[in-house]
Amino acid sequence: MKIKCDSELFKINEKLYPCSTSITMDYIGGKWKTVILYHLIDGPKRYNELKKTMPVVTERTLSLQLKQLESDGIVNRKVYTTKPPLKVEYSLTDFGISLIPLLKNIAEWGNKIAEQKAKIIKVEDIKK
Amino acid sequence: MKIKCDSELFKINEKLYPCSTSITMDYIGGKWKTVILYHLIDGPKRYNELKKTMPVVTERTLSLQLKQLESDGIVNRKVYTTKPPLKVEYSLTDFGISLIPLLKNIAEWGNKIAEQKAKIIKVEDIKK
DNA sequence: CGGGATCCTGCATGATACTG
DNA sequence: CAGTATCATGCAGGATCCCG
Repeated sequence: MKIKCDSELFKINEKLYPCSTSITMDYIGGKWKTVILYHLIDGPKRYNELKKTMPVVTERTLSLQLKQLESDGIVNRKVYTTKPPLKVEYSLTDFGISLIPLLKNIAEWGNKIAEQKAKIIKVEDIKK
Repeated sequence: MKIKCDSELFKINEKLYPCSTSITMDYIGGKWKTVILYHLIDGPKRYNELKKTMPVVTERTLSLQLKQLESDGIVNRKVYTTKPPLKVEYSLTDFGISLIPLLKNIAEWGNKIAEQKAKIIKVEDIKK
C-alpha cells in the first residue's frame, strides 16, 4: 500500500488533513476516545458502566465524546426504555470494530511504557 | 499480554493515566506529532525538509512539537554547524523506532478512510 | 439512570515579527 | 537556516447544577 503525505492534502467534509495519520487522529484523538473505545472492545456497555471504569472523566466530557463517536459512525447508541430510569447501551459499529487492531496496538505500546515506568494507583486512593 | 484498564490507574512522572491507551496518546497525540514522526520513518530530516513536507504547520508549532518529542526521548536532535547557516537534523531514537509499527497502523487506517471519502488537494492550491 | 445547560479555565495552536 | 519572542484565540475539557 502506498501512503502519500507530501505535497498533497486530504479533504474530508471541508476539513483539511496533511497526512493520513492525522485523519485517524481526528477520529480517535483527544484525551478520552481511545479509552472509551478500548472499553467497548469487550462488548456493549451502559453509560454508567463506562463511567465506573473511567473514574476520572466528567459526565459532560464522557457524554460529549460518546456523541462525537456516534456521529462519526464509530459507536452505536441503543435506548432500551422510554421512561426513567433509562437504559442506554453503547457498542462498536462495524466501522468501530475495524479500529480494534489499532486500539490494541495503542494499548500494547502504552503498556510497555507502563511496565517500565508507571506506578499503579488504586482508584479508591483518588476519590475525594 | 494482559492489559488492565479498570479500577487501577497508572502514574508516570506525577501524571495520571486511566488506561494504557492514554499513555500512548500522551506521547503521540495532538495535531502534529504523528505527522512529524511519520515523516521521520524514512530517515533523518532537516528542520526545513520537515517544514516543506508539512506546509500547513507554523514554525512555532513545529518547533514546539519537536522539542516535546525530543524531551520524551522519541526523536534525536543533532546540530552539524556552529555558525549560521545552521544545519540541524532530526531522527528517530531507538525508542521512537519502536513506534514505527504503530505509526504505520495509524496511517493505514486513516488511508482507508481517505480512499473512500477524501478529495486530494494540491499544496499549491492553498498557498495564499 | 442518563444525560443536558451553563459557565469557566487552560492549553494547544496560530499569526507575525525578529535573531544568532 | 533554524529557530525564539510575543501576542492572540479557539476549543477541549472541567465544575456545578438541573431534568425527564
